[in-house]
Amino acid sequence: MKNKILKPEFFDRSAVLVARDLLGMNLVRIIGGKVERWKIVETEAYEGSRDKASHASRGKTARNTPMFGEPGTIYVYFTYGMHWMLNIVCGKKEHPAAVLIRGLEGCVGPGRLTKKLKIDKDLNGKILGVKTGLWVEKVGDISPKMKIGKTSRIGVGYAGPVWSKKLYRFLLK
DNA sequence: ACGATGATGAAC
DNA sequence: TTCATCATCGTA
Repeated sequence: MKNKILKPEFFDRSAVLVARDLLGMNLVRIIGGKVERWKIVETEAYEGSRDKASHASRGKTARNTPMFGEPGTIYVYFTYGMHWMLNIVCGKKEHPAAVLIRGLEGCVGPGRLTKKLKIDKDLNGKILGVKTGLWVEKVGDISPKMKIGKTSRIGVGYAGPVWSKKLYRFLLK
């Protein structure tokens, strides 16, 4: 079975569902004319403005504006003075939800994978696709029985007891 | 186990 | 103006 490039419509739904479904799929990046494929093994969902752990919880700002864009928009932000974080926007325009890509097979850590794939603010606000040089492919032989782990999200204690305990982090075992 | 890194936004 | 943050690496 051939690999299939995900269309923006795939992301037009709950970030929690998208985060889970992205596990096992390939993140594809064109670097210097070469195509690299990495299996996604860890994600986190940030669901809407009600989610206190999300950058969008306090409304639209200069930084988080891409979160309010069309589904399939790439949201890349810089944090801790060192690291770029890669997120894919979910849900309808003006609904600020996104999935943070935290780990790829052989490259765990959200800051590490962006460095490895040369992802930075140049991609911020663009739409996933071949033209952009970054997209996601559904893998043909993906197993419906693969084991998915769910935990609370990393580093979001500031979000309070309710939102910091949501099982919005997904791992492929 | 802790400090450096140093953009962005909120709290004061 | 000061502080904390959807981390990571180097040093102890």
